[in-house]
Amino acid sequence: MAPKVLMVAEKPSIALSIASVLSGAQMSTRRGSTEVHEFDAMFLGSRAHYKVTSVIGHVFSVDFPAAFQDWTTTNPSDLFQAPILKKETNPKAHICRHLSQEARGCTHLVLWLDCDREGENICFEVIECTGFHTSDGRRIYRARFSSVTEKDILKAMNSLAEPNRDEALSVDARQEIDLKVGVAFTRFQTSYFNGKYGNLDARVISYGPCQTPTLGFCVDRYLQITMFKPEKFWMLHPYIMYKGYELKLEWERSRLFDADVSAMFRNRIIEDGIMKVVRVSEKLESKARPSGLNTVNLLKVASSALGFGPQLTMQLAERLYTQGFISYPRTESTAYPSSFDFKGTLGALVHNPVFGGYAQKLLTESYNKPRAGTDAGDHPPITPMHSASEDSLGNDAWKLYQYICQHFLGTLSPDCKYRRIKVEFESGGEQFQCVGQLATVKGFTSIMPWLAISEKNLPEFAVGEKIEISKVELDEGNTSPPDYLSESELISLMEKHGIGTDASISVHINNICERNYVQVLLYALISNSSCCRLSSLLLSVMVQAGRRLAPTPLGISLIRGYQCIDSDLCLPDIRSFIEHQITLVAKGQADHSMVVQHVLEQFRRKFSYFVKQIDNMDALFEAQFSPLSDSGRLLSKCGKCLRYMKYISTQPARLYCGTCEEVYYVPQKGTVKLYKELTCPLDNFELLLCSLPGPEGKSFPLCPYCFNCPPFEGIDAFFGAPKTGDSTKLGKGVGMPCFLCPHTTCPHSVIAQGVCACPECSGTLVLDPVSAPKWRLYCNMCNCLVSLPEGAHRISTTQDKCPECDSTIIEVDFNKKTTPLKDGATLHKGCILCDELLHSLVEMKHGRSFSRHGRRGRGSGRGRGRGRGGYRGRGRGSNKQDPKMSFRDF
DNA sequence: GCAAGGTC
Repeated sequence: MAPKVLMVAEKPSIALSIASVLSGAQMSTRRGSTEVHEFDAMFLGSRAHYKVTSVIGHVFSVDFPAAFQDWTTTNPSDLFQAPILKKETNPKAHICRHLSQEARGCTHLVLWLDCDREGENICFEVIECTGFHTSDGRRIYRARFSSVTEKDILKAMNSLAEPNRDEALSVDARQEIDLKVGVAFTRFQTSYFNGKYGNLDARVISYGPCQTPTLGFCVDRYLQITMFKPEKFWMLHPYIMYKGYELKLEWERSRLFDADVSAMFRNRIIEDGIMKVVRVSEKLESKARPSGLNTVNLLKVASSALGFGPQLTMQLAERLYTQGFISYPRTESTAYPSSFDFKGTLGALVHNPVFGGYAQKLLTESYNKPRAGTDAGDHPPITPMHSASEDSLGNDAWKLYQYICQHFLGTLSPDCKYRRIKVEFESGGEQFQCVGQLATVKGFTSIMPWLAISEKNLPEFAVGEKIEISKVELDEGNTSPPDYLSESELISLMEKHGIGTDASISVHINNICERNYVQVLLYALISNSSCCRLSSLLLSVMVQAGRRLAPTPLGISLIRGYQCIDSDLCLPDIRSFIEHQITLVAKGQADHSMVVQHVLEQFRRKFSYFVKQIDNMDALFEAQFSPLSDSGRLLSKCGKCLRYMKYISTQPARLYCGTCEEVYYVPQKGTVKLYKELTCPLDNFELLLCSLPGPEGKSFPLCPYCFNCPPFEGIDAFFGAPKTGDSTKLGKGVGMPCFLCPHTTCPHSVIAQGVCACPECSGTLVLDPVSAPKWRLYCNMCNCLVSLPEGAHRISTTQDKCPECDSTIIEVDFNKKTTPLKDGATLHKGCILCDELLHSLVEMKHGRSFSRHGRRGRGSGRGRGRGRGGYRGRGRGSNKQDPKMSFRDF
């Protein structure tokens, strides 16, 4: 039987390329979770049937088991020893099922994942999904390729190897370390500070070995600025008039910090009165054309010249890529493969209305190969693939595309050549100079005009000439602090220190912005280039805004806090330390679990020390933020002390009881207000009415205490919880509103307010108590919405049930003028499913159908009463005093 | 509500 070969790539585009090459473009393609390309060709000397498909990045990601997901009952320090599990990154994509199905009947598996550690790790994810075992006679091969070209693909096919388990394990190690360290610190500091201050305005106060050093760079610069002490300085500038030019000469000493000494030199020059030409030199200089464009450089230019943040830039680039206008935008490489088809790429641009002429000129007058760059073995530099116009792309995407084209054309253009003339003078024993520049070959700067050299003409001087000084200026200045860190500088720092990757740098920067640790300041930039012969469109690219990152009080307090307690925590070395440790695993020099244990133990000690020393960070917060007791407005009464609690509206929204010193989180979306001063029969807390945003937002009552500490077990879907039915995932702000409460006599519970089963899911349709006059039912689990007769004075549930379908009988008090009842009667009782009148008046707003078919009971009896109590609050544990440890000790 | 890494 002919062998069947399954090949798996990291993304659909690579699967397509591989299949095209190996089949000679003679393949059939069918849809699946990802596309599958099939064809027959030779494999290891015999005729074989091929299936080529792909994953979409990692198939799995790590997380904690359900038992460790509850913030209130899990001590963060226990996370270091907690088990972890791998779950599908995107369950909806069904990648695992897809691979398993495609692998059925296959005798050989060839892994075409990207050739880096992450790719090696994904190899083993794929192996797991396919169920291939080396023991069952089926063979597993690893294809190693450095680019997705025909030559490299064929070369890889002829030298199939084995996947590298050590490299894959090093990624497993990083995942576990990042997860445990990040989540432990994040949960601890979030709970600590949000439980103490009311105006942090931060839903989560996160920590991570990439994001925190990223923030650290921004705060470092901020601290430099605040510590800066300006100094006065003086600069001597003599002027001469010569052959019609007025020239301002530069002093060799540049500037002096002493007023008297500067004045003395000034007097000497004035006394001399003559400038003597001592040397005239001319040099031919050159400014090199760029090498290929990689992601980091694209992000930097986009931020400093286009005013686009990294997040936006990557979104735009992704779109340009999927539409076929540019090549793959996530790459470290600045070198093109030797086989790259520059002619073809230029050819693709010749009809472009903006660049066509320039591209044509390069084609006809010959082009230079791009300057050598670095080949990271991933993807070629970012290159235009297709011509596009502004109309077809939209403004922002066009600006980015335009830059990518300009850069590409620049790489193929000649270097810029210019003459640099330096004239040196002497007067009063002091040296001066002036410099002129003249371009001889503009080269790439004619397509990238913002990089052009500034030209300056000088008259011809002869050595020994003496020229009268027309005036002498002594300019006074102040040294000035640096500006806030520009995003472009930050990207350079991250790259230099190995913080993040080409694909994740933008995510880390976006994180520290979204979490309110830094604020983006937009600076207008004016291009100083006026020598552009091309359309003004090109020039306008560079006249946008630059972005700088100013840390917020929260960001500053965090970093200064780490610096007080353990500066390792916010230094970039923390990433290199982890990288160094896992590299030992990747190289097979250390055992995976030993390394993980060792690194986690160090971080556990650091964590423990941090917890003990948190007062030092807290002192900074105290100086900056208001305690909960001073925040918010009085809203509702606490059931324990019967005093009013304060509602704090900044994120995360919560109630604070100053007497009990307790915090109760409320739903984070929508608004809350007091609900008719009604109280919960279980705990005496006053009920709140929460209204979700939007015209069709639900309104529902909730008890603050029950919402945070649900009193009944077995509630199968907490409000706001993921729909995966993971009922133990019960973080703060994810709890039990009254519409999920199975209390049998409380008038607000699902027992009293529930009407019938939801036709869409396993939930219950509940009467919205404040929806008049547009009365409606909504599902307590999904977004199903049913409108009831409009304009009724009152609609309420009764204690009666429909004998036919077990739904709750409702009572409607119609408006006198619009009542559909005979003889102007207004009161009507019935089942909304079985009563013909009522059923004809209800309407399904969201959901497919609404009828008696397929309905169930209203789900009573769910949940069982349980006493209050149990574990509350975060245990601090009884850790021994652990010394702070430095990585450098290991 | 948490990390960082793939990719869409």
